[in-house]
Amino acid sequence: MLQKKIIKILTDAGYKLTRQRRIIIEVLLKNRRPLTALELYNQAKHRLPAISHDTLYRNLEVLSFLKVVSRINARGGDLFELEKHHHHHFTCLQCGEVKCLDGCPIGPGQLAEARRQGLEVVYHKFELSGYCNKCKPAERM
Amino acid sequence: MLQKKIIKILTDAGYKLTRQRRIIIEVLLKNRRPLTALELYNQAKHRLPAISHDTLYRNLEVLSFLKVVSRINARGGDLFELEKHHHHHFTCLQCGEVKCLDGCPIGPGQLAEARRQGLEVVYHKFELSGYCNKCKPAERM
DNA sequence: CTTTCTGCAAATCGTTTGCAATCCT
DNA sequence: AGGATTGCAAACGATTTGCAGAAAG
Repeated sequence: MLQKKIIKILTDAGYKLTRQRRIIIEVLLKNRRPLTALELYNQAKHRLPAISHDTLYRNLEVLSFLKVVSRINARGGDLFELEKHHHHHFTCLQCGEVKCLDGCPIGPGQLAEARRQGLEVVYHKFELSGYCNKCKPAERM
Repeated sequence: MLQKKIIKILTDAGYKLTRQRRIIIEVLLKNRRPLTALELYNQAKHRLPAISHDTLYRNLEVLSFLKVVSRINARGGDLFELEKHHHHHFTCLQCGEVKCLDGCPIGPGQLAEARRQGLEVVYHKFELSGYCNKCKPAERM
């Protein structure tokens, strides 16, 4: 998703385009991987020292609501990233690193049970965990 | 998973069987759906008024570590449930209700991309969201 | 101008910690 | 007995809130 498109989504929804919003979007665009709120904050602060945590959180909320940003619930704080292409993540149980997985292996077959229960699925998240290349040979437990 | 089996796992791992642990396990057994720590606390407190939050959290940690309990990272607090049969969940975006889905539609095909990246997958979570039967006809947004 | 948005500071929520007392085995 | 486990109280980190002033349309 390009910056222009994101800004259009924002303004079309009646939100104003503030300096801090522009910077938050730029930071998200530059980092195409899931980041913690703190990481985003630090990068944004670098560009606009006066920015505050609450502004960041408020805007991540707005951007999540508009489906521009996807929020990944994780232990120790949620992660945020631009909803560019739909994809999923792998978290290493040892070192905690989060890797993006290309593509989405979820098709109608995987949604059959929910449909059977009469549920209307509008979104799904598929999160893998295990051991990354680095941590695979290490001791476990 | 039966109570006996759970207790065996616990003691085999060198943990002691305390009153609070027994009660936490009983509460988990009675509620075969994901609960917040607070819900678990309230139910456990009903049986043992002196039980404390920290004891509950510490034991949920132990039980998660032993894979007896699965912990679901969620907005507003993690959810916990007995790892009975492996399955997944659906969350209604409108009313917040969490429903369990029978079975698991994830097979080797869905793990191919992670494997290709050399990742060793030991666990996965598949979370659906959308609108439940009750909320389907309602206004959205 | 009017409404939305920001920064501040303080509050809140879920969860964790240090410690002395208490409980299992 | 002796380490594991508890309850307490206090600390913690992530996130949210109320509010008055600042900025966008």
